[in-house]
Amino acid sequence: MEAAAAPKPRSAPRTGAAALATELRIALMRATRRLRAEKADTDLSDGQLSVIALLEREGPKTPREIAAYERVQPPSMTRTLTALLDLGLVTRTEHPDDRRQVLIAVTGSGAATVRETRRRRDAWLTRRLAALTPEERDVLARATQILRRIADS
Amino acid sequence: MEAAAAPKPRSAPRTGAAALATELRIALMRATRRLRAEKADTDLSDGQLSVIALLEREGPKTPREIAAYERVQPPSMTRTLTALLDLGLVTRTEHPDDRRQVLIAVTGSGAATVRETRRRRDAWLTRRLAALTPEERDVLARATQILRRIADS
DNA sequence: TATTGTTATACTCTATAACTATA
DNA sequence: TATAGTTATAGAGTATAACAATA
Repeated sequence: MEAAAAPKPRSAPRTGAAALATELRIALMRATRRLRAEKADTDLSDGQLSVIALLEREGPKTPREIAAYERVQPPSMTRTLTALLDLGLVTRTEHPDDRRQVLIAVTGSGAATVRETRRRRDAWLTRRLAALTPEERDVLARATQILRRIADS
Repeated sequence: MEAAAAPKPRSAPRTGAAALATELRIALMRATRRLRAEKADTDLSDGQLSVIALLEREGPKTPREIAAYERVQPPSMTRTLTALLDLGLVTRTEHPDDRRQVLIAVTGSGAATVRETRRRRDAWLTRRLAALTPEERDVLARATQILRRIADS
């Protein structure tokens, strides 16, 4: 970090929750972004990876369900699923009850990619954590529990 | 579900840094996902807001410095800066020593936008943080600094 | 008529390569 | 030659609107 002098020394800075929210949000976004860069040796995008991870975790779903979970519109999911189908990472079968719908399921190859990516991300983060002091790791461990509660609220 | 078991020497499977890595990774991803869902209504993109927030925080910088900080390529930053210039949120002046370079600085309007957008955009997280104890907020504040270092490594 | 999924089309963000102007 | 910034161009991801098939 270079020594860049702030133009306006904040005399009475925002304190408490509001100030922390900004800093924490940026840190979370940035750390997650860096973590996402660690993935299996594939050309899969975040969205594609997220989809097969969801299917590997929860089983087959319809495109609309997947789109809702991923918070994108159905046409966007169509595009993502087409790419995954071409890569052989998911399959597309008729819905047994409703012929308008289709069921998307992860393949063995897709599931393997998911597991490999998890392994790499854990490995990357483990290396970083190992370089910290025990006190710092303790801070992160406690922060983990707090973040979990916040995310579930 | 367990983390992907690596065939590597993981003699101490779920202790110390490795165990924390898995839990922290999940917590980070989940919290970030939840945070993105609460994205406030602003005309500025994530990248644009991040740039003026950086300039408001650390003072004028060259496009290349900003690009490096934001981890994008210079042409991408040119586009972002052009948009911010058109919006009157930043200024563009000659570098005093090197005429190849330019200095980008946030305007009063830009700084006001940063503060206002922070307030609205962080509302969700601020409410969650306000519900924590001071000790818990302190943990998150310290975790923020650690996460920043990790993300930059 | 309503719903599921897709296609058509456009916009945003990012990237690489090439160009200019300075050093 | 090397560096800073920009322009030209392309690719990926997302969105809305319109369409086909089915309920």
